[in-house]
Amino acid sequence: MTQNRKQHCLLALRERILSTELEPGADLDELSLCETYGVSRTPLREVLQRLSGEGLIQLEENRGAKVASMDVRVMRTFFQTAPLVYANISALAAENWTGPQLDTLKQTQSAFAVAMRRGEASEAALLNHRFHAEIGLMADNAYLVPSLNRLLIDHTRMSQTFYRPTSEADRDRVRLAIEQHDAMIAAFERRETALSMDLALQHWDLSRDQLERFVRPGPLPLDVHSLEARRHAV
Amino acid sequence: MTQNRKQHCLLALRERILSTELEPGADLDELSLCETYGVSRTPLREVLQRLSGEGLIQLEENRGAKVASMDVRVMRTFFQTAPLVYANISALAAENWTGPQLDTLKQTQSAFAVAMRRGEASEAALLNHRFHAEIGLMADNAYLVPSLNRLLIDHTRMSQTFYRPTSEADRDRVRLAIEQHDAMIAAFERRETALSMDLALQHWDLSRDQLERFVRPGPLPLDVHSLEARRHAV
DNA sequence: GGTCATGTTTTTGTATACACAGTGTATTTT
DNA sequence: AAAATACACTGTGTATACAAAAACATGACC
Repeated sequence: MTQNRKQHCLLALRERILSTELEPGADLDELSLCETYGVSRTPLREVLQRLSGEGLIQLEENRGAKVASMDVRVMRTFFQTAPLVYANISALAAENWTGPQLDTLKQTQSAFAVAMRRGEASEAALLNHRFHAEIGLMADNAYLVPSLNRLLIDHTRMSQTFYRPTSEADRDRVRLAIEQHDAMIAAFERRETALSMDLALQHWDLSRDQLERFVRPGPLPLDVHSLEARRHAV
Repeated sequence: MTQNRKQHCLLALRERILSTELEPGADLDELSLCETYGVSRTPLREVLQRLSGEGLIQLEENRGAKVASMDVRVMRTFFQTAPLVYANISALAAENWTGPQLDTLKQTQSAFAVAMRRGEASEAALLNHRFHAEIGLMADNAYLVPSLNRLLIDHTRMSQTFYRPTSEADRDRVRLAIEQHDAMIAAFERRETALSMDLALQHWDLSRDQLERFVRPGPLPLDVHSLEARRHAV
């Protein structure tokens, strides 16, 4: 039980960071976190060390911890790197998955679909994260998986809005994402390496369009008509 | 100074693991490490957490730490993954290096060449490690660099014998490795992305031949002649 | 009014004591 | 003699007290 508190603290902080409830760059105070999770500073600090190792937070000497930032400079490298890693991980997953892993993946996928139908946005985002992290486990490549996990951290944080679709077009995109997940599972099941790779890239394309809208949001809704109206008003 | 002891402990353990002075799979005892480095258990455990995050050691609940193992199953993925990551990191380094980084790289390279000439094998191995880690920094890609670092850990541990050449052919290979480093520096300097990628792959080819000899050592020196001799003796 | 110095408060880093889990061994019981 | 249980020992996990560093506020001086 005493061990569970530390574990719970780790999992909870991970979720809070991934859901951007704890925003990028936010300062983390050791004492208040200790109170929140009912652990003393020693185990809490070990949790922070671990989160730092995963790239979720940044530790600075004598200056405490803060949630890993997401500056624009790094985002460039995100878009540059993601397709390479996603495609290769997907291919490796098709080659190396084991039975239990595929079952787990299917479960995660249906939980994800359910959360999406119910409009539970942050739950859906976390389950999508888990879906792709599980593909990482299936890939079974100790060298490449750390990169995947780094990418997923920022991917999940950026795509928070994706799972809160407002327009019908947005809803279509979410439906497509779910279909793509199903297609990937089917490709894995048949060990179709090349197809798995291709599907990963398609999935990425969909995601990228959405993410770029997040990074570089569209213009304010001031269209030609309203501009005309303003000119006449002046 | 008190802070330095922890830092020193971290660096020392890293080196001891990379040089395989601490062999893969070796158990690490907290108390004896505390004595060795003159730190108490709290900071030592933070060091261990960090090393675990870097993939140098593995922590198990209630069962302490052991040096990350290097089983044959994982080695397969090593050879599968290394060229992909090395080539891309090299290309990114050529694109993104900054002045100070290139200077540091040149310094490391000359230190490496000196160590090699003097026959300081483990020093050379560590400097080679640093050389490639610095290329990682130049690549400036927070997502891909963790993969590079994981690869470098096992690469350095496997190539310990490489820097202790016994035959003239081995010495030639080492000389070639040093020349390849110089060529890479030159390519970076001119921002020749494609060439940098190509040189990284050439460097990998050289390394791979050497490493495969480590993983799958040649047959024992029992050739046809000695076999014949044995037959006649019986 | 702004800047620098100094004392106070807050926060982080370290040591140590204690609690708990896992392992091995010895003694008892069958 | 073999098996089982209790006990001691070793080593890990946690809490807390103390030391050190950074941040902050107050006041003096230019």
